[in-house]
Amino acid sequence: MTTIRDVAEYAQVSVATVSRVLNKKGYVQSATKEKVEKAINDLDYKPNDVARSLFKGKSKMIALLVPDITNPFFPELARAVEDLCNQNSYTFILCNTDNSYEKEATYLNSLQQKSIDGMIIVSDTISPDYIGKIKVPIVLLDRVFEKGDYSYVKVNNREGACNATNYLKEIGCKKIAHIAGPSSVLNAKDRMKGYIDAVAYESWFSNDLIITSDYDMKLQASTENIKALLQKHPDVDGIFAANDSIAIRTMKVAEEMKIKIPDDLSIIGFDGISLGEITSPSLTTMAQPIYEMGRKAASMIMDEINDPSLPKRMEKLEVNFMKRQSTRKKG
Amino acid sequence: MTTIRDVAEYAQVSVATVSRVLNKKGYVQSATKEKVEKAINDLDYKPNDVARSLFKGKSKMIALLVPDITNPFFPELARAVEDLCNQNSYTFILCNTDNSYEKEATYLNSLQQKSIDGMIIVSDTISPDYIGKIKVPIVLLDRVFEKGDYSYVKVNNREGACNATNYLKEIGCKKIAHIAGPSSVLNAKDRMKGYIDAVAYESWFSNDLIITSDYDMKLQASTENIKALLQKHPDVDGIFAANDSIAIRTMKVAEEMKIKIPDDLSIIGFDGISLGEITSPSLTTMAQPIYEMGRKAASMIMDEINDPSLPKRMEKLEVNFMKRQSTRKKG
DNA sequence: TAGATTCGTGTAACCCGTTACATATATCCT
DNA sequence: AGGATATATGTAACGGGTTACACGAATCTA
Repeated sequence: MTTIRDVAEYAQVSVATVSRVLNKKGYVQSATKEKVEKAINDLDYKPNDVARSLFKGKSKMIALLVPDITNPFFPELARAVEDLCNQNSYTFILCNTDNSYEKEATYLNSLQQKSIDGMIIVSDTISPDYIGKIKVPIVLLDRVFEKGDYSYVKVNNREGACNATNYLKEIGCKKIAHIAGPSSVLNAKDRMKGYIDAVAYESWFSNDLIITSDYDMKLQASTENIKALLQKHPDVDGIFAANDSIAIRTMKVAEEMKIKIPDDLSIIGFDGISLGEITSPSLTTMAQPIYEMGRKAASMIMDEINDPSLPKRMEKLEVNFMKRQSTRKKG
Repeated sequence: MTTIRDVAEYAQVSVATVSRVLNKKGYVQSATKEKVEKAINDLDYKPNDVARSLFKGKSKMIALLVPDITNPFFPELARAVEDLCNQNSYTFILCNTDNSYEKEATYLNSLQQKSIDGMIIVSDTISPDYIGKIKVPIVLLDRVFEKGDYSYVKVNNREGACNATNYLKEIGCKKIAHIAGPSSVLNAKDRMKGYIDAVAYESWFSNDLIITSDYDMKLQASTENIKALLQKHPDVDGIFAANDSIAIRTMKVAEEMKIKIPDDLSIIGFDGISLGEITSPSLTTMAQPIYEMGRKAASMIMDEINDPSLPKRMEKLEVNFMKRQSTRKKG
């Protein structure tokens, strides 16, 4: 490995001068500059970022912690963050936490030991206290705590859920069920509230129109619950699913039960993952601006890195209704 | 930040002794060890990995370069690599190259400047010459060059494709088309060869039963080609698609054309992405052991990092036939 | 018991950029 | 002309672990 000292020697100048040329900082005579640039070229010198990081205490690295990248919501988010990292010369680190407290704690420690510059965290398990101890800039994404002073990016889950449910009412659904996400997931609660906002005063509403499912598409455990719901309430003609994965699984179950979508049953999801476009029928959904959320979080982190005294920012983005084939107006 | 010198002072020993305790290396009296451990605890000392990396020239970081994490093939791969990184205390870096030569070159440079320990690369654009210049251990994944001495992990694309096509013949398909991947993608060529292996001597075979499409599911450009194929050859009753994304898109097109799957047309894909399970009908496919491929690549990289003198390893894994609903036996 | 080993610990150089500070010359201002 | 300022470059300390080497004490060997 060629070092800055090799370059200095080759160019017959001091290391300080080479450093000045490299960083375009301080005074360097143009003739000297050329000598140094020639040396850099001749020796194919690339500065060692680790040494740089050690001195600066910054690593030009940003980490994204998600529960599981194979969950179809996260690749687009990761892509957004990575794009911004790449554009701003940051290196992008990805961590799968499986919503495990231990894994999160391990990651948080090892990332700090690597002088990570900032972290974007999607987590239901992490506690505000724990986050408070971390000196590195943090932006919470999608799932946030109620209290505490943290930067975050999220969407208006409750209103979005309410609107989604109202849409089913508008197209003439007479009995609307809700398949909620796990109670441990923060945004799932808000979405359930939004559903209740929309149906609480309907004469047909009863609590057993709400069942709970897992957010993960692969787990087939809750398929039975969905089936039971549809059997118990054969007159349900609209379902608001807490996310697209659940909605897609529900479509599968309905199909097996010979329930026609959207003719017999309208289904609306939440998230706007690209999967929803390729199912048959394609999925009507309340889409989160996933890429934009990732972009914004990354951009906020970088702002905070550049100026740690910046006040925390809370960004609430709007969901977008996407009409597709899994819902249809009655009559 | 507490440093090793703070710990040394607090424990009344030298930094060397603290380092020995930390790394469990060299002689330390048990009483001294306890003193040091107490100091580490009292001061909540965490060693600085950057300083460590600088001295060692190793960073305990591994990078995965993929074209695009939002392509559904890659999240599972990334997850596998990340899992192994996590288990072995490596930090996982993810890079989206978009198959752009410039982006790849930029990543390769900046990763080396960060003393990355190893890279796993999925790329069609990268050249063997370029790779040859890199001193860091590299494992190529899924797409590999014909010549040169590189470690890689791939599947038997050609045989798998041939078997997939033969399966269509076995269930009674009388005319089988192939929707190939872009010619720039290395594995797409092999899969096309496999298809040809299976059909070259069939009386019905003609070159215009092969069309080319994009691997990416989102691009709708090639939808027209698929439609044209099905219109031109209404007697095609079997399609082998070069990957699952194409197969799923083909199912969509067929559905729009009122062609029933699998009754009128059997479709088989390649890859085994989890998406294929949730479509209606679900997709019969030649599944690659995606997680296993990622695992193996990660494990090979770590072996090479631990012993750079190790010979290159070429791993060819087997694809697995997954019978689902998009194919059906005739008659 | 002398000499060789093993054990235990410390000093200081090293990894490689960055930059504060020192020094020196050139340019500017009154 | 003489002090202030801008320009140009070098020296050496620094960031925080790691480890080669040195030294002393304890244990072993013959």
